Amino acid sequence: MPPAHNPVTAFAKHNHKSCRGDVLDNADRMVRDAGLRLTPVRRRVLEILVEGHRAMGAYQVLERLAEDGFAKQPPVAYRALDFLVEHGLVHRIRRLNAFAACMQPGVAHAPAFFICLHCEGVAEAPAFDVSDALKKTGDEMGFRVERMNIEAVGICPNCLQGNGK
Amino acid sequence: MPPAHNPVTAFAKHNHKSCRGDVLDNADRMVRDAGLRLTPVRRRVLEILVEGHRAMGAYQVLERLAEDGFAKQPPVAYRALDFLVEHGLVHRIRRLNAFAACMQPGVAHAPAFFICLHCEGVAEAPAFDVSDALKKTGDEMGFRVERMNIEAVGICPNCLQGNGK
DNA sequence: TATTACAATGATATAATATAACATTACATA
DNA sequence: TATGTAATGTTATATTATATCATTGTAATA
Repeated sequence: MPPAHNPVTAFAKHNHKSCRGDVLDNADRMVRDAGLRLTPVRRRVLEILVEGHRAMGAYQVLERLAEDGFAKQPPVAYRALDFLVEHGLVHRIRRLNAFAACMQPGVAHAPAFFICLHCEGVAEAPAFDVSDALKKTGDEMGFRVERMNIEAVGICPNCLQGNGK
Repeated sequence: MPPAHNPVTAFAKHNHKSCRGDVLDNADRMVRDAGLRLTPVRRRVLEILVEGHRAMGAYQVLERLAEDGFAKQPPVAYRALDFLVEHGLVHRIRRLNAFAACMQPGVAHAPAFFICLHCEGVAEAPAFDVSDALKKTGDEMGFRVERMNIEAVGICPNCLQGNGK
């Protein structure tokens, strides 16, 4: 089940300024500084996710890529997505088998995701309390945490007020 | 990629007493009290997960079911797994597309999962700090949290000491 | 006990997600 | 230019999950 096609805007307040060019600029800088390459496909995938401003499945991304003349084969999307996830520019939302552009690139990592069961919107929220607690729980058992997936499903503020969808 | 077949024991200390009969007894009781039915397939799936004592993919469970004479069609496993997950007897580990019997049934819910990248073991740990923090983060944005997936990947204590796998 | 309604299962088909593998091309640098 | 590595093209396939509809079981009630 791919995520909804309806243009859900993240319901949480977030920095809209950073949604477009800023995210891309940041990506350019960060990738360059790390000695990596933001190739055309990779950049375009990030753009697609930023423009969509929602969680998208790999095959949805692939469709968009095809419109831009890229080959329409799964590895094209998955490779770019994997690269972007690996370097923190995109988050993978396991619960939805979907991907979303990171809206606080280079700043808040280990975010939490809030997924609305009603409107299917997804909000990324900085959640240092949560990730710190999780790291600490790991520490206590001698587990070295490298990555985290912190996701909640429920009902978003809009839908609770009957404004959803 | 289904989880490893090797018999990984959860690396975290946990209550081994509750691993076998206790979990099943608890399931019987809880399901009866809730006016539900722990049918043969459902009970067998829970047993399989408890015996395996590790995260298993739906198709791995299905194989085991087939050995016991149940039909070898995906819905057979998925229905039973969905039921068990819905009622808190089994946890779904999104990161692995896998399922694991709940080892603290009826007690600690909203656990966190620690997944070792080296030995592929999975440990369920009570993590009230983490889930409370996540709920609180939700509250602050007016989001009503209904379920959570809290997962960490990294290196487990055994593998850090070179004892893994 | 017959009726009825609903829950659960059987069974077939297919959808959706993801990766393997290998050939080819681009890029950086010796 | 030669060489090694990274990235992409391409084909095929693996893995995970669901839709659908027929059938059977279960429990409450007329």
